[in-house]
Amino acid sequence: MATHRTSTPLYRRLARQLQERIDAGTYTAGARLPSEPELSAEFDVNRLTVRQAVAELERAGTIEIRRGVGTFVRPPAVRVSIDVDPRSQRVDLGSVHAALHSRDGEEVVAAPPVTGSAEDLEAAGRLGRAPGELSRLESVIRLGAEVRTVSSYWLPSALLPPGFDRPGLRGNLVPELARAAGIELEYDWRAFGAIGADLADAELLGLPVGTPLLVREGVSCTPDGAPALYVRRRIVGSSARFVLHYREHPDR
Amino acid sequence: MATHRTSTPLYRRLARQLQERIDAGTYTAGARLPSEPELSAEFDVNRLTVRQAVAELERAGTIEIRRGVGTFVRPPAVRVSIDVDPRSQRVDLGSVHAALHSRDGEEVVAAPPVTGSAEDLEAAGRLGRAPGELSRLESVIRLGAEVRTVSSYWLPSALLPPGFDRPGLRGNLVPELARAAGIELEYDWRAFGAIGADLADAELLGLPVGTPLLVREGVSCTPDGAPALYVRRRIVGSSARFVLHYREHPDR
DNA sequence: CAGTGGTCTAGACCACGAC
DNA sequence: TCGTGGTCTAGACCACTGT
Repeated sequence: MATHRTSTPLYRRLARQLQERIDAGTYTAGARLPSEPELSAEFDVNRLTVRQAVAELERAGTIEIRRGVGTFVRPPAVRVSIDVDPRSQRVDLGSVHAALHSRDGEEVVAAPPVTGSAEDLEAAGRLGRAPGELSRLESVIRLGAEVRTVSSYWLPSALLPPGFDRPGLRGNLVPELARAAGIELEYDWRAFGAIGADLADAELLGLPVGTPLLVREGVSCTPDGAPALYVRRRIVGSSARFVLHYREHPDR
Repeated sequence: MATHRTSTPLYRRLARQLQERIDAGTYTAGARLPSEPELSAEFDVNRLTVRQAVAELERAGTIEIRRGVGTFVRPPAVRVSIDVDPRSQRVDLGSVHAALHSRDGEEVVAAPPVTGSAEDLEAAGRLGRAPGELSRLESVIRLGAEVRTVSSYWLPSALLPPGFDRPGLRGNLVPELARAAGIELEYDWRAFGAIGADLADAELLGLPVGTPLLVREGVSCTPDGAPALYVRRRIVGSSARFVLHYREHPDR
């Protein structure tokens, strides 16, 4: 197997073979794959080549690698479904939180200064403000013990109640912030996208760089239409999805 | 630099240093990074270690590697924004297509048999049918010359008009299918998630395995509420996002 | 053609988890 | 302590791109 007449790289053909075994049930969900030295011997390839194949399957989401233990076939992902009523115009104070929060809720981890970074400029543009008028908060939301969501908030500094920029603060950030600031918030718009975890998010989430994240971002405004908050959440893709129901009596 | 007293691996520290240079503007958007041998010499590490660092930054989306040419700092992603009216209950025949389609539109690439695979079973469950009653279509949507969306459709075989399972068929699949079948389709529900490209999708998209994809899936039904179509689209995360507007007069 | 990134090997040592 | 995956090196050759 060490030679290759085709142009498909060895590690990819190995990955395909392993994927076929998983699809065929040779390795069932939850089962341990042969160790790297074993695969290396079986297919007569270098261990590094095995690792390339295995790394691809992990990025594809079909296996999970546990250091010091082994690599295992991933069972189908169980995602938390968060319902969004597409006709409601009001912020549902807690729909996201109810589904994603652990008992400890959201935790502020930092309040970095708003400089002129690309992120800051984009946020400023969304809010129709100058970067200098804004404050920024970073928070994490845990599911059980693990961080599953990282959020960034930008808002006019005048609307940031004292103490909310203190790292370690816990609670349901948006509703508590609105209450403390004495304002009402409603959705202006929300958008969904997907990106890979960058170095900073990967560290916060304890996951590999490039892990697929669902991005949900948007602007909330006060009832008179003034933009008051830009939020950008990155949610681990394998742990949640957002569902919009369009019929009065959902079938399932 | 070759020794490390900290537990942070060498390649990750290298990745951070490169990221810092990009953030600081030492390497500006579009600029070429030093070649792998050059970085290897500058930091006095093996070329494979350089490659690990560079691969991480590519997965993080901050650089782009072009074989035979060099590695370049990615300019900020330009995503197509697809507007979704959250109050409309009707399928907007073409909103997605208008934004994502090239002149050639969507192209059927396969009509694989519906076996008992995990995907098939999930689709059958969503439609409230047995897998044996269903047909399946696979299609791609190009943006320019490149595939940017892969879609899978499941529908009762009785609703599949003759000829629609012919690979190479081009057009606006869903509306043309509805017309040919003589039915009206409206949204039942839609969901957003994020996953990494698996081996098959990566090949169709011509992108690395694990590339973040935005998943938009859902069931459409006939006006009487009977589920008629389950669709699951995988859209390259860097090329599109879905926007929901909640106010009558969007600010931007 | 020269230079770039892509693949593959052989071998070494380390960090982690379970026993 | 052992077996697992994680990191790092040195060196070789290949495939692609632009000139």
